[in-house]
This record gives sequence, structure tokens and C-alpha cells, in this order.
Amino acid sequence: MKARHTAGAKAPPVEGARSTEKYGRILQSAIEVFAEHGYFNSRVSDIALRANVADGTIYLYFKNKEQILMAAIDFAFTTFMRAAETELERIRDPRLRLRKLAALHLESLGANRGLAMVFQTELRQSAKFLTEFSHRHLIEYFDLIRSIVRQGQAAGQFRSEISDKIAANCFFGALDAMVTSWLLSERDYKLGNASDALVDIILNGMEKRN
Amino acid sequence: MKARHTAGAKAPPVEGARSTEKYGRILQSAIEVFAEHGYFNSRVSDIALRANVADGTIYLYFKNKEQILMAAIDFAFTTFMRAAETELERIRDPRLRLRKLAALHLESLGANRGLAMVFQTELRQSAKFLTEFSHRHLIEYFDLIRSIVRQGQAAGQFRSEISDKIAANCFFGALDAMVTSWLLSERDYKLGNASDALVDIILNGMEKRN
DNA sequence: AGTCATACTGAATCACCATTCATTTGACTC
DNA sequence: GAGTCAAATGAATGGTGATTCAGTATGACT
Repeated sequence: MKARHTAGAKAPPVEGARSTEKYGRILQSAIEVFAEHGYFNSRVSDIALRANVADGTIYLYFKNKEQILMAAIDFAFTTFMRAAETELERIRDPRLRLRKLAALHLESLGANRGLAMVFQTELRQSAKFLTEFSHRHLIEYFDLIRSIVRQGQAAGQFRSEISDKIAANCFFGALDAMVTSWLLSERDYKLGNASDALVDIILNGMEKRN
Repeated sequence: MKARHTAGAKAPPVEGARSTEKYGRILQSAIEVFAEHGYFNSRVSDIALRANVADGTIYLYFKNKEQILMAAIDFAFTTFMRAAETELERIRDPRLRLRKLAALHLESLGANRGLAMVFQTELRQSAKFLTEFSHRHLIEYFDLIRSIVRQGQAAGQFRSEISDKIAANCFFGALDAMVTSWLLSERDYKLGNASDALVDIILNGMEKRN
């Protein structure tokens, strides 16, 4: 009995039919609702309302509330990483690669305030979430940055005595703080605009004096 | 009637008697509990248990659960800022001032994992908290950093074309990311040890080429 | 036009926990 | 040793909202 539940519970949606469309709608609604009220202050029924489905329908696509958040974050992050990798492939100079990465980072979040809010706040709401996300994704991002730093060191552009780990920290931290500042500000400026000035400082910090 | 309630509700405790001691005990317990389970997953009764008081007692000192978190953060932050200001007074060179500030930042949080966890996660769990904290405190911290940057520019040590706002962002962001990384890592290293390497990169990024 | 599977619905359940407040404690006074 | 009061207690209350599931709609196939 109850084949309907098990059949529907294909959280990452079975590639069949229009269910994919509903799945996506729920995910997008969730991001908006979470962005507005925060994860814990959001009701599943709010998400359902915004997605134009019944409360129960949510549970045909997601195991529980927490999984909705996870799925939204996973999807957004994976999309970003794939896009970044594609863009970076074409660029050789490590300095330009970091510039491009920073621009992508800021533009992606700057273009979607709700998503930015979810990343800057909901993600960090508890050690559990943060740890899990970190292990699943953030490490991948850090590794990308670190590899570019090492590449620059090998090419003699960046000082070889700096630690790639710490350099990656500075780079990521600066971007991350910039996004948070932007969220908290009145946002009368485009987030992407700050990219060059920021990268100037970090790159300068890593480059060899000539 | 009920003078007891109004009398006891001196959240920032009336300077009288041993109540101050109990107030502090509750605050410290709250930090530990929040650090362990996250704000929303912590029960007020857990805090009471750890502080060795009855559930109701908490409400003689704090208006509600949210105020406990706020009070804990306010207290910790204010303590840090006063200490930082005192230490920095003695130092003139902007480069050394930034070095000192970074060391204090990392050492303060490195010495108290629970507190660090509260700052890196609980604080950011919702836009509301983050906004409120930012307006009450973070701006003050940023202003301190910015003033040092401008001082360095006026003294001709830092490049004058960089924005003090963006420089402060890089500085703070790098520190902040470093703390988060440390929390997520196995912590087999002292957080404070990373200070110099980190500041080297950021300072280098701001300094004039000679 | 009946059968069946699948997708969806939304009202009802029920565990959870912040907060309250009637009562107790204990220190101090006269 | 009765009276007073601030401080503390902890069981009871009540609101909330995630999750469930019995039932309805849809539509394909015969």
C-alpha cells in the first residue's frame, strides 16, 4: 500500500514529466521565504502557499523542512561551481582567473538577493548545517582558489612564501564580507562594482614586488 | 502586586547583591548551550539546567530567549572592543595597530570556542539578528579599522587610492573566514598563530610599493 | 463508463517548549 | 517566632507548526 508516497518521494526529482517543474517551483519559493524570514521562522505552509501547492505536496518532493534548505543550497552552489569552472577554463593568467572568480562570486549573489541572504545567514545558522555544507561544497571552492594561488606561485607571479591556504582564506573572506555588507547596506550600489577594488588589494598582497 | 517580577527584571542586573553572579552564570551557560546546539535547537530549560537554576529564574533576569542571546553577544563584544581600544592606544604605527587588532581578534575567539561558535553562526542565523547586531556593534568595529586605514594613508604608508571601506572589508573578512575555518577544522593548531601570515597579505595589499 | 494508478490536497494530529505564576524558601527585623 | 519581602522554584498552560494520511481529482487505458 501507499505506493504514492514512496513513488513521489523522489526528492531529487525523477526526470519524468512535469514534476520537475513543481519541484523547481517549490525550491525557488523556499529560497524566497527563507530569505525573508529566516529558516526557523519560515513555515512550510508559507512555502507551499508561495509555490501554489498544498502543504502536503511539499512532502512528496522533500523528506522534511531541513531537506528543502539543503536542496536549495546544493542546487545553487553546484550551478555556480559549474559555471565558474567553465569560465575559468578559458583563462590562463592566475591573476585574471582570480579576478574572474571574484566577479562571478559577487555577480551571482548580487543578482539574487534572496539567494545571497540564504547563503550569508541561513547556511550558518548552526554548526551542523555549516559543517555539512562545508564538507560537501565549501572545501571544493577553497580548493579551486588554492589551486589558482599555487599556479600563480609556480609561475612566479605570487610570492612563494605565502601559504595557499591562508591566501585562499583572505580571498574568500574578503568576498564573503563584501556580500554581507552589501546585504546589510541600503544597496544603492551594484555588488559587482566592488569586485575590482577588492581584488586589487588581495592580489597586491600576494604579488611579488617588482 | 508581583513586585518580585518587576524588581527582578533588571536584565542588565542591578548592581546589587549576588544576583550579578547568577546573571553571569546564566549568560555563560547560554553561550555554551547555544554553541553546542544552535540557538533554535537550544531549550531555555537546558540553559537553566546548566546554570543550576530553575527554568523560571531565567525570566527574572531576561525578558525572553532572544534577549539572552543578545545580552551574551553584547557583553562579549563590548568587552572585546574596550580591550582593543585600550591596547591600541599605546601603538602609533598603523601597520602595527592592524597587526595588534588582528591578533586580539583571533586570540579572543581562539581562546573560547563556544563564544566563537556563537559569533560565527548564531549571530548570523537570521537577517534580523545580523542587522541588529551590525547596527549596534559591527559598524563600530568597521569604523575602527577604517580609521586606522585612513591614518596609514595620511602617513603615506598605505596607498591613497584604495577605499578605506573596501580595505576594512578585506581585513575583517579575512579574519572572519579564518575563524570559521578554524571552527570547522580539527583545530590542531592555535588560531592566533595564523595572525601574522594573514596580516602580511592584507598589509602588503595596502602598502605602497617602495 | 468502469478500473486503476498517480498526483495532489488540506484538515487533523501531536510533540514540543517558551513562558507564566501560585507557591516555597530563607534572610532579616522587631 | 511571627511578619515581611525579595528571590527562586518548577509544574502547568497554551500556542505553534511540522508532518501525516484519508480522501479527491486527473487522466490513461480497456
